[in-house]
Order: sequence, then structure tokens, then C-alpha cells
Amino acid sequence: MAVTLADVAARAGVSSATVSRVLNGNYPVAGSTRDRVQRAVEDLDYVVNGQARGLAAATSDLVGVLVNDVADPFFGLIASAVQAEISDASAPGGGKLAVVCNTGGSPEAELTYLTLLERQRAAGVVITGGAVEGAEHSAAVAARLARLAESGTRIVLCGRPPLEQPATQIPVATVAFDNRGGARRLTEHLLSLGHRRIGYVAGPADRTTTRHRLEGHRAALADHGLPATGPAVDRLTVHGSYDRSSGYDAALELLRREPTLTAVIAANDTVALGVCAALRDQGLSIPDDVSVAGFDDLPFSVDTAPALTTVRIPLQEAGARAGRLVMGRQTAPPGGLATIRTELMVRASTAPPRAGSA
Amino acid sequence: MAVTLADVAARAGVSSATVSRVLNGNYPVAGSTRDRVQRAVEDLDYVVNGQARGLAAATSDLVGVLVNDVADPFFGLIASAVQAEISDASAPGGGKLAVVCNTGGSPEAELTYLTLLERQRAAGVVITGGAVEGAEHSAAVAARLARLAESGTRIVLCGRPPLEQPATQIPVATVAFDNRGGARRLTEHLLSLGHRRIGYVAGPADRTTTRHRLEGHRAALADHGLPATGPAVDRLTVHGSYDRSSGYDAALELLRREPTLTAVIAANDTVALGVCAALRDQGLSIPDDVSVAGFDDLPFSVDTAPALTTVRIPLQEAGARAGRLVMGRQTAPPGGLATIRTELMVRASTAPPRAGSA
DNA sequence: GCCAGAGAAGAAAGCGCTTGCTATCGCTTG
DNA sequence: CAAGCGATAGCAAGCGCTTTCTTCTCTGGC
Repeated sequence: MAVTLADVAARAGVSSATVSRVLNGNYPVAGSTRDRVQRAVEDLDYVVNGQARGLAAATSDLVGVLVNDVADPFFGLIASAVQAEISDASAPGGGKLAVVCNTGGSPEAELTYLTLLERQRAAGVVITGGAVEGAEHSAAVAARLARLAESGTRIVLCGRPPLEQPATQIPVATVAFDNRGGARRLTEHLLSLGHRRIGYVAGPADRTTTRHRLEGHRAALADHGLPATGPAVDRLTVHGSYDRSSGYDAALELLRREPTLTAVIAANDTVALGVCAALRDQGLSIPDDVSVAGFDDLPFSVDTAPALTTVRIPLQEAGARAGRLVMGRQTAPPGGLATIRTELMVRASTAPPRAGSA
Repeated sequence: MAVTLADVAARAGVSSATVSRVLNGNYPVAGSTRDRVQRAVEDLDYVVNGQARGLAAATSDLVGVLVNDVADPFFGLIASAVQAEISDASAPGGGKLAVVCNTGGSPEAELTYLTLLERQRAAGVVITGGAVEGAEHSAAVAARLARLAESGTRIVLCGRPPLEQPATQIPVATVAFDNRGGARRLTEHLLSLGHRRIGYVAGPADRTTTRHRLEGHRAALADHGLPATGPAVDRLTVHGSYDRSSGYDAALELLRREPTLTAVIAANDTVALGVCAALRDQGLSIPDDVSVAGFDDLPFSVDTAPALTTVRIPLQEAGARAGRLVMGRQTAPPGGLATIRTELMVRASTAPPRAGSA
């Protein structure tokens, strides 16, 4: 059987209450006693029982991190930063463990995990990635979050828009990305290069992230006096999931619909990779025949050939901030919303369209 | 205050023992009673307290996953697969939570996390990535693992060599990668293309993975009657960390030492990316001037230009297997060691050396 | 020289759940 | 008809820790 507090107490010749106090350092204990207890702890290789402690003190060492997929560097980077922040034992309340939950973007999985985390009485929850749009789901999530918040779990949204109005009673801090602004600047970049027929490979249709990026794109089009709605622009928009093959397929589809397009914007860098592969397979050269741009600026984007023009989101920074917020180590800005700026990274995959094709 | 078992019991008009039994389904309960209890649970939105349950039943819903860095797709992919496997609620014992711990490759962090996991009485621990070589550290890890194993925590090593002899008493399942064989086949590939001056950018010097890959490489050299030890081959070997910039620097260093080299093997795909960038910056073309090969076959490797020749490790598969093992859903092979084969993926980044340079 | 009070340690009551054991009830058996 | 038994449900003892309330022991002040 494992060594218990009582064992340590017996060996040190004190009561278990005293051992507990030495361990937690939240109550005066005479120096000599403390030393004796500490020696006993070491001799016995004692490790506290986190469950028992949690039960008695109504605390927890767990912080949940909900992501669509840890294998995707986008989420991996955020998760990594959150993890680094909360596990830092030298910081107040530090030494927490990150429970990474892959939701796969499924609303049901999201709810299931929130329940599991509630069950563990998690100290905090960081929810990353765009939300699925839909009143029922939003309400269900809000309800769960309300329960969690009420039981003292700190909640942070990272890269997801804040909760909607009725739910705003819930104390939730949000670290949002400026997807709209980023997309807008990206499209402006292409427009200013002279592109007019720009394909857009969007993400899954029901995601907030997808919508925001698309809105930014269309806002830029409108600014330039181009049609931003209607069949003409719908024709140049294809939805898909956030993976490479989806980008590949979408590029072929766009090419079928509009063989003369001169640029393609992808939902994210991974999708852009697929787009590039498809274009190359069609004998088109990037950026001479078609410019391609991504989103996120994942680490590999600088190493593709040509290097990918994209919109940088400081994921690391955002994750670290979310981590600090969930630890209560930093207070949320007024309104609870911090928007992280995005930055256009112009690289070699975009260039002016061929003279003849404008 | 949160709803407790007693609240549910009161509402259903039964004792809390009965509620517990309904919830766990491990004891006969009359149908009518069960229904009544279930209704009460729903009415009250009851969620069990995992800590209390864990304490009373001496169980846990947590499985630790130690990785060097979740942000690295290599680990992200493994973690993702493990997570998927253990959280599957439909499988026996399923619905566990993955606690992802970033060790950053530091032995101390590794030990710290193992203690934290012991504290939580984790149901299992999956340790991924190569181990740091060194008797003291190995012993310390073995000691911790012994304690964990003794307290019923299932332990699985994934992509890490099995524990050494004295420690083999500890019941540990290992899912190892055939790094040696993979490296050997990769080098053979280059040799058979006609390369003779092959640079090798190795990983951190004290890692088992680094050593095994290097051994495979040198075994292939020896097979072809080339020197496999000594200053000549040491000159063509540079150590670095597992990141892109390290590959970049190493490539420059190799070029300085041996300007006429015709091929470079990198510690992994990420490093290979850096190598490619450095070569390109030096005005060298891949594979015409220099062939480059990586290791791991991460998803992006197929999208670099030229596509990277590399050694595929089925990380997903390995992670899933580790997940099943740690859940006790699959029994370890005799000897506790399963070796995952690696596969040479020949792509466009390797080609015969230029006629003149052989 | 005595009492108040600070300081340190202990006793014990939970925290919310599981589970071995006991109690009850309605039947089947000999 | 009594004993026996299977099927349910409840009692209560923990699981290992925290924390409130007490107790005990010195000091210092007058």
C-alpha cells in the first residue's frame, strides 16, 4: 500500500494534521518539527494523494484544454503554450496538469469533455478553436460553462468569439484572434497586386472562424468596389475541412469553375499546401500562374516552396496569455475580451498576375 | 454547492448506496428503482465527483502522456492517437482523460511530471520520445516507474527503448520504433544512388534515438566497405537539436567542413527543412547539387519542394497501440516489446549525385 | 507571583463516494 | 408449514486529506 500522511506522521512523531501543515506551509509550524517532518517525508518517499487532497480542500490540479486536434500544429502550439504556463511550479498556484481533450470539432465531444472536466472538478478550462455556430449548441455549452463557473472553475476561450449576450453573466475571459482583419489585409494585398479573380477555399461552413475570415475577405472586395455577395463571388468560394486533401480537391473545383483565376486564398496553411499541390499537378506554377495564400503562419509555411504568404497569428503568445488567465495570474481586460492582432506575412507565393491575364 | 449523491438519493427516495450502484451498474438494482434514480439524476443534473470516487474506489480517470513538446507534430500525432484511444467511452474502462506533459526533453521535468502523475494516482502513463542516456537518470526514472507500477499504474513506453536490465522486473510495455533499420535503409538508398560523401545532421548527442539512427547509418556505411568510424566520418557528422534552425546551422557547418558533399541526412524532417533552406541560400539546388533526406515522414514532408525523401514512422498507429496497451485493452507481446517497422519513402529530394562530383 | 495571550500541536469532523456486510421480503422446497 | 434462498436495499465503515476548534505550553506584563 502507498505511504499515507498517517505513516509520515507516525514516523515523525507528530499528528497527521501537523504533517499536512508542513506540506502546505499555510500554518505556523516550529522549525524543529518542520525539519523532522520533512525528513520523514523523504525517508518514506511520500507523495500526497491528490484525490484525497482535492476532495478535502475542494481544489484540483487539473486544467482542461479543449482543442480540435492536438496533432494539428495550430492547436499543438496553443496547447503547448498553455501547458507551459500552467505547469510552471514556481508561479503562484502553479504545477497544474493540462488535460488535453481532442474534440475533433464535434459539438457533442465538446460537451462530453466539459462534463468529464466538471466531474474532475477542474480548476480551469481553456477552450480553443472556432465554435460551431448554432443556437442549441451555443446554449448547451453556455449552460455547462455556467455550471463550471459557478463551481469555481475558471474559463478562458482562446481563438473563439466571446459567448453571446444572454450568457454574458458567466465570467469568461476571451482571447480572440482578429480573423476578420487578417483576412481583409490579405485580400487587400492580393487586390493591390492586381488580382481580380480570387478563389477562396473556406473552412467548414458552420464555424465562426470560417465566417469571420470570409467576412474580412468580402469586406476587402467591397472596399475595392468588387461584388462581395451574389453568385459571382459564391462561385469563387468553396467550403471544405481544415486538411490538406480538402485543399487539393477545392483547388481543382475552383479551377473547374473558373479556369482563369489568378489567386487562391486558403482557409489555413495546411489547406494552402493542398491547394499548391493541386495547382502544381495541373501544371500551373506558383506564383507565376496563380498566387496562393494561407492563414495562421504555421512553422512549416516558411519552408514550402515557394514560401507561403499568410496571415500570422501569434499562437504561442495567445496560448500563454490564455494560460495566465486561466490560472488567475493575469486579470482579464475590461469586458473580458482581448483581441490578438494578426499580421500579414508576404512571402513568395503571391505575386502580380501575369500581364495577359488581368 | 454542487449536487451530491445524497441529494440524488433523497430525491429518489433511496439510499446513496443504491444511487452509486445504479450509476456504476455493478450490482443488481430493480428496474423501477433504477428508473427513479435515473430520473433524479437528470432532474438534478448530477455529475459525480471524480475525486471522491477515485478516493473511495482507488481508481482514476487520468492517463499521463509525457512528450517532449506537443507543438511538434511528431509528438502531437502520437498524443492525439493515444488520446483518441483512451477517451473512447464505448470501450471497456474508456472515457479516460489524457494529461499531456511537455518535458521539453529535460530529465528533471520528466521526473517532476512522473511525481505529479503519481500524486494523481494516474491509471496509466505513456512516455514517448527517446530517452536521455545516463545511468543516474535511467535509474531515477526506473525507480519512479517501479513505484507507479506497484501502485497499479500501467506504464507504456512509446518510441523509447525498453528499460534496462536491472529494471526489467517492472511490468512495462514498450512500443519501439525501428530507428536503426530505418536509418540503415535510408543510407543504403543514398549509397545505391552513388553518394559517397554524405553529411549527417544528428539530433542531441545524449538521446537514444539519435544514437540508434546514427548506428543504422554507420552500419550501412560499413556494409558498403566505407569507413564507419574515425575522424573521416566524424567530420561529416554534426549534432544539433531537433529544430529547423539547428538544421540550418548544421548544414552550413557541414558545407564548411566538406564543400563537396553530395547528400545530407537530417535527424528528422523538421531539421531537414532547415538543411534545405541553408543549401538553397548557398545557391545549391536540391537534389541536383545535394540530396537531402529526413526522418519521421511528418505530414508536411510531402509538400515541401522538392518533396522530402524520408523514413516513415507510423506514429498514429504507434500511439493508438500505446493507448490500447495503457488501457489494458490489448496485451503486450511476449517480452513486452513491440517494434514498429519504419518504411523508406523515396521522394524527390534525393537523386544520384551530379556526374562530375562522384 | 499570577494571569492573559500568543504560538504550536492535536483531536476529530467532515469532503463525496464505494462496498462489505446485514436486513428484509416474497417465494420455492422438502 | 418451516426452513432456505435469491434478489434488493440500506448501514456504516472507511478512502487520505484539510481545517476548525481545542488544548497545552510557554512568555511577558503588572
